[in-house]
Amino acid sequence: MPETRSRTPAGQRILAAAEELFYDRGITAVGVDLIAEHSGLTKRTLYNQFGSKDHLVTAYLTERDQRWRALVRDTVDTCADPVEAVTAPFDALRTWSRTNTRGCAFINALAELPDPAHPAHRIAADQKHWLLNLFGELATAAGCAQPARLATRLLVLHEGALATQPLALDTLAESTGLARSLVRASLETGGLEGTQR
Amino acid sequence: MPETRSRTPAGQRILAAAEELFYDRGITAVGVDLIAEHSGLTKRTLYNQFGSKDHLVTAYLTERDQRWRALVRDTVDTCADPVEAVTAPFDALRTWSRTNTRGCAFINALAELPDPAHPAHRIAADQKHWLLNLFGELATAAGCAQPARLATRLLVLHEGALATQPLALDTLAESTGLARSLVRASLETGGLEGTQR
DNA sequence: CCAGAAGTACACTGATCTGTGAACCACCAG
DNA sequence: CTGGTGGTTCACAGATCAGTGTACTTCTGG
Repeated sequence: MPETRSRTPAGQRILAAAEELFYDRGITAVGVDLIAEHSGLTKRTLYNQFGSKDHLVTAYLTERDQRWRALVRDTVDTCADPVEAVTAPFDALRTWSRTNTRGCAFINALAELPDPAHPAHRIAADQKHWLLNLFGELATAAGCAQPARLATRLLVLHEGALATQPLALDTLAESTGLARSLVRASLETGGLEGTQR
Repeated sequence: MPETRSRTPAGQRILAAAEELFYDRGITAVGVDLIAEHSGLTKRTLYNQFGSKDHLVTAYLTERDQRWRALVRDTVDTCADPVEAVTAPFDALRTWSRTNTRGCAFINALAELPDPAHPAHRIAADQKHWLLNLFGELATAAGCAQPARLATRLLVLHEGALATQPLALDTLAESTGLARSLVRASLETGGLEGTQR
């Protein structure tokens, strides 16, 4: 399989062009000829490297997922305070949003690729579960009450801010503030209103 | 313009088929021939009624928006208690989700139609602003503190539950619970942790 | 020097896509 | 009876799509 081989320089350039075009214009709307043209390489090289458009789409999502996870990990790691670390993914999202203004690439990909058997569905589900687990681990490490429930709520806030991003409502600041409030509340003794029911 | 004329029975059937196919399989992935075939009408009639695929897409989103708003309005109106009414849109979302499992049709449409000049962008933005304003009005009517801020937070929770729906994480129950907690907290005296900062 | 890998140039297939033209039919109101 | 509206049938144009075949070049490691 071509996608398991280490990427050649030409393959990397094609993948970079594909990432930009797929994210900005949508997967179905972007043809392989356009990707080849934007990358400065030929369509033949694209097919020699990736085998098919579907494989290129999968590589695009995989690469993007790795870049995003690295950013989140880095942002979390720079937090000395374990309480601040719980909401660090929201800070990472702020950084990420400066250069990615078309919402979540994975939600967008699922919108265009309805077939549940497509690898994109597994990649997207894995990513969200990864973030959910990360929230859970961070909440546990910070000593939050009911870390699993808190993690789910933080995930909803995160995805909500991401989903409403293309609408220019500036929901990120509000959801980050609410996330911090939830973490703070979960550290206080007894079941507050955020934890009951 | 054909889209302003009152719809003929054939036009309604075509629009119904388009709604189902566009939502389930994506807009770009569905061709006009497929819509004609599923509706039992001809492609010629489709073009006589709607003029172009773009107009049909716009009609699809408009119709869907109206159906959804009617459901939300009805759900809100059946609430005797003004406090319960604030989170009624979350109950409407639960009903809606039973037959619409592919996330938000408008977010999905924006993913496929990157051109900001496309009417879909206006329709989607209008819908989210409508919900935001509705949350604000309901919060004010219920006597919540800082209704505008609460409305934004409720919108984020709503969209977060909707965005994560295709991932089968059952985030709707959790976000609904959190929404109720926020409303409850905003009714108690003094600035709680959910309102400060 | 040579073999193989990577990339180019370019023509091409077959399928699918949106959209049109034109003749035709059925029905209903005036 | 007649004209118009709504719908059908079917062929077709023109563009674009994913993907292939083949011969050529260029570079590098042994």
